[in-house]
Amino acid sequence: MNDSLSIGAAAKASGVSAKMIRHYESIGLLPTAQRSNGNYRLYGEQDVHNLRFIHRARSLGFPLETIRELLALWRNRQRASGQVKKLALTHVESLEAKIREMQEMAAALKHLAHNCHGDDRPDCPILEGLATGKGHPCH
Amino acid sequence: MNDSLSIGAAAKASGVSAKMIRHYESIGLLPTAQRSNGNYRLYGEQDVHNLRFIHRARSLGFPLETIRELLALWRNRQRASGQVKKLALTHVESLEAKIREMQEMAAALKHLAHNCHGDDRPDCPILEGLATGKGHPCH
DNA sequence: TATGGTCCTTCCAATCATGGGAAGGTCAAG
DNA sequence: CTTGACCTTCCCATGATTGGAAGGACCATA
Repeated sequence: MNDSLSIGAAAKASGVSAKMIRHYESIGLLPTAQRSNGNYRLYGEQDVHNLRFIHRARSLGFPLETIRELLALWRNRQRASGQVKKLALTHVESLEAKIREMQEMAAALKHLAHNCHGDDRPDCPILEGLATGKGHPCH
Repeated sequence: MNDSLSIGAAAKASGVSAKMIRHYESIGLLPTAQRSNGNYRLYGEQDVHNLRFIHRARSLGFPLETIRELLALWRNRQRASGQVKKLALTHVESLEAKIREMQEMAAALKHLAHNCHGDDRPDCPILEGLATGKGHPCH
Protein backbone atom coordinates (compact mmCIF):
# COMPACT_ATOMS: atom_id res chain seq x y z
CA MET A 1 0.00 0.00 0.00
CA ASN A 2 1.33 3.45 -0.91
CA ASP A 3 0.18 6.66 0.78
CA SER A 4 -3.50 6.13 0.07
CA LEU A 5 -6.06 6.47 2.82
CA SER A 6 -9.37 4.75 3.23
CA ILE A 7 -12.45 6.95 3.52
CA GLY A 8 -12.44 6.62 7.30
CA ALA A 9 -8.79 7.66 7.54
CA ALA A 10 -9.38 10.56 5.15
CA ALA A 11 -12.33 11.60 7.26
CA LYS A 12 -10.21 11.71 10.40
CA ALA A 13 -7.42 13.52 8.59
CA SER A 14 -9.71 16.18 7.14
CA GLY A 15 -12.48 16.63 9.66
CA VAL A 16 -15.14 15.77 7.08
CA SER A 17 -17.24 12.72 7.97
CA ALA A 18 -17.10 9.67 5.72
CA LYS A 19 -20.79 10.12 5.11
CA MET A 20 -20.21 13.62 3.84
CA ILE A 21 -17.22 12.67 1.71
CA ARG A 22 -19.40 10.19 -0.18
CA HIS A 23 -22.10 12.81 -0.45
CA TYR A 24 -19.74 15.46 -1.80
CA GLU A 25 -18.54 12.99 -4.39
CA SER A 26 -22.11 12.15 -5.37
CA ILE A 27 -22.99 15.78 -6.01
CA GLY A 28 -19.79 16.39 -7.95
CA LEU A 29 -18.11 18.64 -5.42
CA LEU A 30 -15.23 16.17 -5.31
CA PRO A 31 -13.86 14.18 -8.24
CA THR A 32 -14.68 10.47 -8.32
CA ALA A 33 -12.36 8.77 -5.86
CA GLN A 34 -9.88 6.07 -6.83
CA ARG A 35 -10.91 2.56 -5.84
CA SER A 36 -8.99 -0.33 -4.32
CA ASN A 37 -9.29 -3.97 -5.38
CA GLY A 38 -12.06 -4.41 -2.86
CA ASN A 39 -13.90 -1.35 -4.25
CA TYR A 40 -12.90 0.85 -1.30
CA ARG A 41 -12.42 4.52 -2.00
CA LEU A 42 -8.79 5.63 -1.80
CA TYR A 43 -7.57 9.15 -0.98
CA GLY A 44 -4.19 10.75 -1.51
CA GLU A 45 -2.62 13.86 -0.14
CA GLN A 46 -4.26 16.17 -2.68
CA ASP A 47 -7.67 14.73 -1.88
CA VAL A 48 -7.15 15.38 1.79
CA HIS A 49 -6.16 18.95 0.93
CA ASN A 50 -9.41 19.36 -0.97
CA LEU A 51 -11.35 17.96 1.95
CA ARG A 52 -9.71 20.26 4.45
CA PHE A 53 -10.43 23.21 2.19
CA ILE A 54 -14.08 22.23 2.09
CA HIS A 55 -14.16 21.68 5.83
CA ARG A 56 -12.76 25.13 6.54
CA ALA A 57 -15.07 26.80 4.06
CA ARG A 58 -18.05 25.05 5.63
CA SER A 59 -16.95 26.13 9.08
CA LEU A 60 -17.05 29.70 7.78
CA GLY A 61 -20.62 29.07 6.73
CA PHE A 62 -20.15 29.05 2.96
CA PRO A 63 -22.91 27.16 1.17
CA LEU A 64 -21.79 24.18 -0.88
CA GLU A 65 -22.51 25.88 -4.19
CA THR A 66 -20.20 28.73 -3.26
CA ILE A 67 -17.59 26.24 -2.13
CA ARG A 68 -17.83 24.70 -5.58
CA GLU A 69 -16.86 28.08 -7.04
CA LEU A 70 -14.14 28.61 -4.46
CA LEU A 71 -12.61 25.24 -5.29
CA ALA A 72 -12.60 26.11 -8.98
CA LEU A 73 -10.89 29.42 -8.24
CA TRP A 74 -8.43 27.70 -5.95
CA ARG A 75 -7.43 25.29 -8.69
CA ASN A 76 -7.22 28.03 -11.32
CA ARG A 77 -3.91 29.82 -11.00
CA GLN A 78 -5.08 32.51 -13.41
CA ARG A 79 -7.94 33.53 -11.15
CA ALA A 80 -8.50 37.15 -10.21
CA SER A 81 -8.44 37.61 -6.45
CA GLY A 82 -11.32 40.05 -6.92
CA GLN A 83 -13.61 37.15 -7.74
CA VAL A 84 -12.71 35.40 -4.53
CA LYS A 85 -13.10 38.54 -2.49
CA LYS A 86 -16.50 39.17 -4.01
CA LEU A 87 -17.72 35.71 -3.01
CA ALA A 88 -16.37 36.22 0.48
CA LEU A 89 -17.90 39.64 0.98
CA THR A 90 -21.25 38.57 -0.41
CA HIS A 91 -21.23 35.79 2.13
CA VAL A 92 -20.29 38.20 4.90
CA GLU A 93 -23.30 40.31 3.97
CA SER A 94 -25.67 37.38 4.11
CA LEU A 95 -24.19 36.38 7.48
CA GLU A 96 -24.67 39.89 8.79
CA ALA A 97 -28.23 40.05 7.49
CA LYS A 98 -29.09 36.87 9.35
CA ILE A 99 -27.32 38.11 12.45
CA ARG A 100 -29.34 41.32 12.43
CA GLU A 101 -32.56 39.41 11.96
CA MET A 102 -31.83 37.14 14.89
CA GLN A 103 -30.72 40.04 17.05
CA GLU A 104 -34.08 41.67 16.47
CA MET A 105 -35.83 38.47 17.44
CA ALA A 106 -33.78 38.11 20.58
CA ALA A 107 -34.30 41.74 21.58
CA ALA A 108 -38.07 41.58 21.07
CA LEU A 109 -38.27 38.36 23.00
CA LYS A 110 -36.15 39.64 25.85
CA HIS A 111 -38.35 42.68 26.05
CA LEU A 112 -41.43 40.50 26.39
CA ALA A 113 -39.74 38.20 28.89
CA HIS A 114 -38.53 41.12 30.93
CA ASN A 115 -42.10 42.04 31.84
CA CYS A 116 -43.08 38.48 32.69
CA HIS A 117 -42.69 37.64 36.37
CA GLY A 118 -42.26 33.99 35.49
CA ASP A 119 -43.82 32.37 38.52
CA ASP A 120 -46.88 30.21 39.17
CA ARG A 121 -49.39 32.86 38.17
CA PRO A 122 -51.04 32.54 34.74
CA ASP A 123 -50.67 36.21 33.87
CA CYS A 124 -48.11 36.35 31.05
CA PRO A 125 -47.03 39.29 28.89
CA ILE A 126 -45.19 36.94 26.55
CA LEU A 127 -48.36 35.13 25.54
CA GLU A 128 -50.18 38.43 25.39
CA GLY A 129 -47.54 39.81 23.10
CA LEU A 130 -47.81 36.80 20.82
CA ALA A 131 -51.59 37.08 20.84
CA THR A 132 -51.90 40.79 20.23
CA GLY A 133 -48.71 41.75 18.45
CA LYS A 134 -47.65 44.29 21.01
CA GLY A 135 -43.92 44.65 21.52
CA HIS A 136 -43.43 42.90 18.24
CA PRO A 137 -40.69 43.49 15.65
CA CYS A 138 -41.94 45.60 12.77
CA HIS A 139 -43.52 43.22 10.34
CA MET B 1 -72.64 32.47 4.61
CA ASN B 2 -71.76 33.66 8.13
CA ASP B 3 -68.37 35.06 9.15
CA SER B 4 -66.34 32.12 7.82
CA LEU B 5 -63.27 32.71 5.68
CA SER B 6 -61.82 30.54 2.97
CA ILE B 7 -58.24 29.41 3.39
CA GLY B 8 -57.00 32.18 1.10
CA ALA B 9 -58.84 34.85 3.05
CA ALA B 10 -57.61 33.41 6.34
CA ALA B 11 -54.09 33.44 4.92
CA LYS B 12 -54.33 37.12 4.06
CA ALA B 13 -55.88 37.92 7.42
CA SER B 14 -53.19 36.08 9.40
CA GLY B 15 -50.04 36.38 7.36
CA VAL B 16 -49.67 32.59 7.17
CA SER B 17 -49.73 31.20 3.63
CA ALA B 18 -52.51 28.83 2.61
CA LYS B 19 -49.88 26.21 1.94
CA MET B 20 -48.64 26.49 5.49
CA ILE B 21 -52.13 26.52 7.01
CA ARG B 22 -52.80 23.15 5.40
CA HIS B 23 -49.42 21.93 6.56
CA TYR B 24 -49.99 23.05 10.15
CA GLU B 25 -53.29 21.25 10.15
CA SER B 26 -51.68 18.11 8.77
CA ILE B 27 -49.10 17.99 11.56
CA GLY B 28 -51.69 18.68 14.23
CA LEU B 29 -50.55 22.16 15.13
CA LEU B 30 -54.03 23.38 14.23
CA PRO B 31 -57.31 21.54 14.82
CA THR B 32 -59.01 20.05 11.77
CA ALA B 33 -60.76 22.88 9.96
CA GLN B 34 -64.50 23.02 9.32
CA ARG B 35 -65.52 22.26 5.75
CA SER B 36 -68.06 23.83 3.40
CA ASN B 37 -70.41 21.86 1.14
CA GLY B 38 -67.79 21.88 -1.57
CA ASN B 39 -65.15 20.56 0.84
CA TYR B 40 -63.45 23.94 1.22
CA ARG B 41 -61.83 24.68 4.57
CA LEU B 42 -63.63 27.36 6.61
CA TYR B 43 -62.05 29.58 9.25
CA GLY B 44 -63.65 31.65 11.99
CA GLU B 45 -62.34 34.41 14.18
CA GLN B 46 -60.74 32.08 16.70
CA ASP B 47 -58.90 30.22 13.95
CA VAL B 48 -57.49 33.46 12.63
CA HIS B 49 -56.37 34.32 16.17
CA ASN B 50 -54.54 31.02 16.31
CA LEU B 51 -52.92 31.65 12.96
CA ARG B 52 -51.75 35.10 13.93
CA PHE B 53 -50.31 33.71 17.14
CA ILE B 54 -48.37 31.15 15.14
CA HIS B 55 -47.25 33.76 12.65
CA ARG B 56 -45.87 36.02 15.37
CA ALA B 57 -44.17 33.18 17.15
CA ARG B 58 -42.55 32.08 13.90
CA SER B 59 -41.38 35.61 13.24
CA LEU B 60 -39.63 35.49 16.60
CA GLY B 61 -37.89 32.34 15.42
CA PHE B 62 -39.65 29.81 17.63
CA PRO B 63 -39.52 26.29 16.18
CA LEU B 64 -42.89 24.69 15.47
CA GLU B 65 -42.56 22.20 18.30
CA THR B 66 -42.11 25.03 20.77
CA ILE B 67 -45.05 26.85 19.22
CA ARG B 68 -47.09 23.74 19.85
CA GLU B 69 -46.26 24.08 23.56
CA LEU B 70 -46.89 27.80 23.54
CA LEU B 71 -50.33 27.28 22.00
CA ALA B 72 -51.16 24.74 24.69
CA LEU B 73 -50.08 27.17 27.40
CA TRP B 74 -52.00 29.96 25.73
CA ARG B 75 -55.19 27.91 25.78
CA ASN B 76 -54.64 26.77 29.36
CA ARG B 77 -55.79 29.46 31.75
CA GLN B 78 -54.20 27.61 34.67
CA ARG B 79 -50.73 27.82 33.15
CA ALA B 80 -47.78 29.09 35.16
CA SER B 81 -46.16 32.07 33.46
CA GLY B 82 -42.83 30.58 34.52
CA GLN B 83 -43.29 27.83 31.96
CA VAL B 84 -43.79 30.34 29.18
CA LYS B 85 -40.86 32.40 30.30
CA LYS B 86 -38.65 29.35 30.39
CA LEU B 87 -39.52 28.48 26.79
CA ALA B 88 -38.86 32.05 25.74
CA LEU B 89 -35.52 32.35 27.50
CA THR B 90 -34.33 28.99 26.24
CA HIS B 91 -35.07 30.21 22.76
CA VAL B 92 -33.24 33.46 23.40
CA GLU B 93 -30.21 31.44 24.39
CA SER B 94 -30.27 29.39 21.23
CA LEU B 95 -30.66 32.55 19.17
CA GLU B 96 -27.71 34.11 20.92
CA ALA B 97 -25.60 31.01 20.44
CA LYS B 98 -26.26 31.07 16.71
CA ILE B 99 -25.58 34.80 16.60
CA ARG B 100 -22.22 34.33 18.28
CA GLU B 101 -21.32 31.53 15.91
CA MET B 102 -22.14 33.60 12.87
CA GLN B 103 -20.33 36.63 14.24
CA GLU B 104 -17.19 34.54 14.56
CA MET B 105 -17.57 33.39 10.98
CA ALA B 106 -18.08 36.92 9.72
CA ALA B 107 -15.14 38.25 11.71
CA ALA B 108 -12.77 35.55 10.46
CA LEU B 109 -13.89 36.08 6.91
CA LYS B 110 -13.58 39.85 7.12
CA HIS B 111 -10.11 39.41 8.48
CA LEU B 112 -9.15 37.26 5.51
CA ALA B 113 -10.84 39.59 3.03
CA HIS B 114 -9.17 42.61 4.57
CA ASN B 115 -5.78 41.34 3.43
CA CYS B 116 -6.96 40.50 -0.07
CA HIS B 117 -6.40 43.30 -2.57
CA GLY B 118 -9.27 41.98 -4.69
CA ASP B 119 -8.06 42.93 -8.13
CA ASP B 120 -7.00 41.00 -11.25
CA ARG B 121 -3.99 39.40 -9.66
CA PRO B 122 -4.27 35.74 -8.62
CA ASP B 123 -2.57 36.22 -5.26
CA CYS B 124 -5.32 35.68 -2.65
CA PRO B 125 -5.05 35.43 1.15
CA ILE B 126 -8.64 34.21 1.35
CA LEU B 127 -7.89 31.05 -0.63
CA GLU B 128 -4.63 30.67 1.25
CA GLY B 129 -6.48 30.90 4.52
CA LEU B 130 -8.95 28.26 3.41
CA ALA B 131 -6.13 26.04 2.20
CA THR B 132 -3.85 26.31 5.21
CA GLY B 133 -6.17 27.16 8.07
CA LYS B 134 -4.42 30.38 8.96
CA GLY B 135 -6.65 33.11 10.32
CA HIS B 136 -9.24 30.51 11.01
CA PRO B 137 -11.77 30.38 13.87
CA CYS B 138 -10.69 28.06 16.64
CA HIS B 139 -11.83 24.60 15.67
C1' DT C 1 -9.19 -21.76 8.62
C1' DA C 2 -12.80 -20.13 11.13
C1' DT C 3 -14.57 -16.26 13.38
C1' DG C 4 -15.50 -12.00 15.05
C1' DG C 5 -15.08 -7.16 14.77
C1' DT C 6 -14.53 -3.31 12.14
C1' DC C 7 -14.50 -1.17 8.12
C1' DC C 8 -16.56 -0.48 3.71
C1' DT C 9 -20.44 -0.50 0.01
C1' DT C 10 -25.25 1.23 -1.68
C1' DC C 11 -29.80 2.91 -0.96
C1' DC C 12 -33.60 4.97 1.58
C1' DA C 13 -35.32 8.03 4.92
C1' DA C 14 -35.52 11.76 8.34
C1' DT C 15 -34.58 16.39 9.90
C1' DC C 16 -36.80 21.76 9.56
C1' DA C 17 -39.92 25.09 7.36
C1' DT C 18 -41.39 26.31 3.18
C1' DG C 19 -42.74 26.54 -1.60
C1' DG C 20 -43.67 24.86 -6.47
C1' DG C 21 -46.49 22.55 -9.41
C1' DA C 22 -49.74 19.05 -11.46
C1' DA C 23 -54.43 17.27 -12.01
C1' DG C 24 -58.80 18.04 -10.95
C1' DG C 25 -63.13 19.96 -8.26
C1' DT C 26 -66.05 24.32 -6.92
C1' DC C 27 -67.97 28.70 -7.39
C1' DA C 28 -69.25 33.36 -8.92
C1' DA C 29 -69.85 36.57 -12.62
C1' DG C 30 -70.60 37.48 -17.34
C1' DC D 1 -72.25 27.65 -20.43
C1' DT D 2 -67.87 29.38 -20.21
C1' DT D 3 -64.15 31.67 -17.95
C1' DG D 4 -61.18 32.52 -14.31
C1' DA D 5 -60.20 32.54 -9.58
C1' DC D 6 -60.18 29.79 -6.01
C1' DC D 7 -60.02 25.40 -3.78
C1' DT D 8 -58.73 20.17 -3.18
C1' DT D 9 -55.00 16.39 -2.71
C1' DC D 10 -50.59 14.56 -3.86
C1' DC D 11 -45.76 14.49 -4.86
C1' DC D 12 -41.36 16.74 -5.02
C1' DA D 13 -37.53 20.19 -4.01
C1' DT D 14 -34.75 22.96 -1.12
C1' DG D 15 -29.72 22.69 2.22
C1' DA D 16 -26.64 20.11 4.91
C1' DT D 17 -26.33 16.42 7.54
C1' DT D 18 -27.26 12.24 9.94
C1' DG D 19 -29.26 7.59 10.78
C1' DG D 20 -29.95 3.08 9.64
C1' DA D 21 -30.51 -1.33 7.06
C1' DA D 22 -28.57 -5.03 4.38
C1' DG D 23 -24.73 -6.83 2.69
C1' DG D 24 -19.69 -7.31 1.22
C1' DA D 25 -14.60 -6.84 2.39
C1' DC D 26 -10.68 -6.86 5.29
C1' DC D 27 -7.75 -8.17 9.03
C1' DA D 28 -6.33 -10.06 13.45
C1' DT D 29 -6.25 -13.65 16.48
C1' DA D 30 -7.43 -18.22 18.35
